[in-house]
Amino acid sequence: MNTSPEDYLKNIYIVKETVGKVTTSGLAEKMGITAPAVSDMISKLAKSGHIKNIPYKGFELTKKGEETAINLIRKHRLWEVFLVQELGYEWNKVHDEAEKLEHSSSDELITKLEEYLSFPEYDPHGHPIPDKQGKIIKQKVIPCTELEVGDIAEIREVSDASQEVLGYLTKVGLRLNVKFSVVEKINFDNSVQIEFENQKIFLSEKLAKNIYVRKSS
Amino acid sequence: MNTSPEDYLKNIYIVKETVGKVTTSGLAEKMGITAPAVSDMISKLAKSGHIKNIPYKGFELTKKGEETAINLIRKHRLWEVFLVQELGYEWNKVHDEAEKLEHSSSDELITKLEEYLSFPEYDPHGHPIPDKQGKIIKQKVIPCTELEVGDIAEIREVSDASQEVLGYLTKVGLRLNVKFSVVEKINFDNSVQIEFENQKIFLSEKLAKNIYVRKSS
DNA sequence: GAAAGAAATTAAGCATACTTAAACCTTAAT
DNA sequence: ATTAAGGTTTAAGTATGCTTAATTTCTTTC
Repeated sequence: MNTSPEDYLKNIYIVKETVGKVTTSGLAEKMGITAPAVSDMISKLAKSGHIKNIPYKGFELTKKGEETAINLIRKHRLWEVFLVQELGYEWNKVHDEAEKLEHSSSDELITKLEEYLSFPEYDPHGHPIPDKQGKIIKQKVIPCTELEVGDIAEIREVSDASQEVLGYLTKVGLRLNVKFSVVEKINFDNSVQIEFENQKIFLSEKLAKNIYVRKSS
Repeated sequence: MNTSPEDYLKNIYIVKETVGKVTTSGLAEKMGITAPAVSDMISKLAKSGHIKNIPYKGFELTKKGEETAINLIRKHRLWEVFLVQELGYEWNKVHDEAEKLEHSSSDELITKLEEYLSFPEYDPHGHPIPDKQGKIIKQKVIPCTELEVGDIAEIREVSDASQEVLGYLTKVGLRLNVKFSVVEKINFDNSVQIEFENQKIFLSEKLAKNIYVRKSS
């Protein structure tokens, strides 16, 4: 399954956002390809002015590269909204579908789709949708793992990459905007126990890392 | 711009429908590529069982190939309906957009889209939409060029390939379901003059060939 | 500050959908 | 029936996004 140059830019942007640092091997793992493939594409994208690259030292998106990345993210998220809101998809099934559609839709189509959907601000996983000019309003959120016992928090965002995580959240009743309190925290394995709607739930580290919240008190 | 194997199947199906006969060079021209490229892909598709091929003699779709072709056409036409009906596209702008989307949507997505659109029977150009089982109800239509003076006919289908043709039709007020009569026929250049809604219009051969009608008396 | 280990890059090669140029059938005309 | 013309296929080579293997560079450790 061949990836497009655009896809690299998008993933660089996202890894930078979520992990903080982008490396050749990190990107390779995220994209399910090998490091040399990444290295190769990085230098191509450097030539075309989308990336600033210093071999062996690191790379980052240029303004141009970031614009392309954000435009693709915009397409992805708007399609996700359409799939969930209009076609009735479950939130854990839309990622892959949107991944394909984003590459097959013109800017004009997306403009029309955005209007059709009444200019949604967030995608089904709580991620903000960049506007036509590439402006994106980032929420201030922290992963569940950073909460302390007694904290009360509200779910604002969930990572959309893993179907299993999303499926599990749905199963136990966790959705966006759910408010919960931290009952227990086990530093040993970084898991947390939370309470919401009169039930207690264990979140493993893997799960907790994918849930982003805003403390509400 | 690389074409997928599926696209060949679709184009074979369509050329067979509209022209009657499919040749290597004919397909190449339709697809905007060279004959060797077609020849090459034909033998690959023969190996995979989508096409029955006798070198130098001709080729045709197998049942399997036809199913794939029809499924792609189904996707194309449903997307066209969506673009026109929901997003407000003009009918002469949807072909290229649908051409891309059709390759990026799963069968499941199309099933949901079809329901969302309330199971439309025709696309914006009057082409029938195959159902999930690949069943397609072909209209009995004839090109305008086959009409005689005095005939009254109704527009049932227009070719969607040419933006210019569709744009022109819109400009002069011709749409699907418009009823008209043939005022004059010039056998010399195969053009016809028609009358509808109290105006007279000349249709060149090129135009007339792309308008399919049903005689109504 | 030298050596070992880790990470990144370069090299060589593969698959695929193309291209142009050459070779090959088929057919139609005399 | 032979040949010329035309369409079809094969051959050779290109671009692109990958792979594994080899090499280079960086970083960490002592």
